[in-house]
Amino acid sequence: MGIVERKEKQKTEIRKMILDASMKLFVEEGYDHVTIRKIADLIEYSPTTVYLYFKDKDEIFFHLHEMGFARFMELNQNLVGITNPLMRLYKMGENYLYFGFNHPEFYDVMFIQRAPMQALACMEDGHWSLGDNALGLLQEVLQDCMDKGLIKKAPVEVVAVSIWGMVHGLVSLAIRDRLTKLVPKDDIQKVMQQSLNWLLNSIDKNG
Amino acid sequence: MGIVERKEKQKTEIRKMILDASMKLFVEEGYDHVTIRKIADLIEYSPTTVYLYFKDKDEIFFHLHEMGFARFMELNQNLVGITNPLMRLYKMGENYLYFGFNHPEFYDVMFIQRAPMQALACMEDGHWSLGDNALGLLQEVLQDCMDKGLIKKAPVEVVAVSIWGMVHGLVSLAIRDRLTKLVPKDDIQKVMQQSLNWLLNSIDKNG
DNA sequence: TTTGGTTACTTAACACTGTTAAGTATATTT
DNA sequence: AAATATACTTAACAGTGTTAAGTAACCAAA
Repeated sequence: MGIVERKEKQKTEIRKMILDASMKLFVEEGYDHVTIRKIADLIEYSPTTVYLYFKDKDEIFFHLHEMGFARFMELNQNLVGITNPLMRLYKMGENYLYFGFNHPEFYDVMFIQRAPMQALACMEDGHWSLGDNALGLLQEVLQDCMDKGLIKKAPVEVVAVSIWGMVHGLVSLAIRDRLTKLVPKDDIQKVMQQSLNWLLNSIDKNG
Repeated sequence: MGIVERKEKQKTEIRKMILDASMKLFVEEGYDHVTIRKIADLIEYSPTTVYLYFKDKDEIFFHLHEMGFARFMELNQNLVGITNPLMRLYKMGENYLYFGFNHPEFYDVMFIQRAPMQALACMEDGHWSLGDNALGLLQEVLQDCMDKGLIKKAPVEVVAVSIWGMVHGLVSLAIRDRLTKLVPKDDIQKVMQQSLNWLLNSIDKNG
């Protein structure tokens, strides 16, 4: 079945071309400028061809959302070697704030835009594994902190959601321009850092 | 100048009609369904007439955003009489979570959508007084808590942004469907409440 | 009272958007 | 060689925000 294989390969190649083009538009021009027609122009096919490879635009955004998570995971490589769970927790928070503030478009599609979640809802296994795994990592490190008596004991799910809530809140307020009027733009990253410090200090047993 | 006055009055009347129509569409059909043509249909004028009263669509969303703040202020009437600053702080958080979760469309335009802020940026006094005042109230109550030795001392701006960040983070994760896969929908409000409890307990001196 | 100009509004269009029905070649199979 | 399946395109639908140009109605001065 060499012919069938070659055809399959071609199909995934065009799929890749579409995603690459979407990505290019996304990082260079932003979310709003990713349009089916522009994607089609870039890959030199007609707009309708895109629909032969993806159900709709939301499905493309779902893949951009996945690529965002991949980038975030890359950044988190700097966690290896940090064995102290409290240090690790701190670095995780720092990474999150850094990523969100410096890659606002990716952050947007990962945690704010509705499109990727709508695509997910239309899928067979509608499970948000990426977000789920990320939260799982946070819960692990928190459990570790509690086990070693570094932070006050509390239900991990609650603490995890609270901390995630805070860092997400800070990033999303920042990138949707709700802080720029209150905090000079150059200070925002500093303020977010201070917030993280304050929170982790508040729960530190030896704080 | 009776004529001029009457004309002015008519002008503000049509402005009000436009905003009322926008509001109706907004609450009944949601953000995406507020279109210039639908507004025009409702007030029985042509679409272009809308542009004689508002610069663009963003400016209309800015007013919807303002109306959202007005509703939120109404809800906060239940704060009068709560003199204990820690109780007050708790109730403020509870109100915020309640409002966000039960009026997701308003919350969206107040704290997530870019449109109102873009309109604000194009205005003479580009100051976000509504958000500013709201944060001011939070800072006041926090200062009060610190003065009375109810919570650990820390820079109020930092603590205020942190708490706002957390409640905003929880609400926006919830209404943009990032929690629905992790937490059963009926439990989300409970989890948010628990997060708030956890945070305020963590900073409570007598906790 | 007639002319001229302002004001309020509309028509028609531009340049887009996501999406789909129907048509056309090309390639594969019978 | 004829029939079928594959891959792609053309043309269109139904919408979007926005603007240039045109039209009636009203108001003030000649």
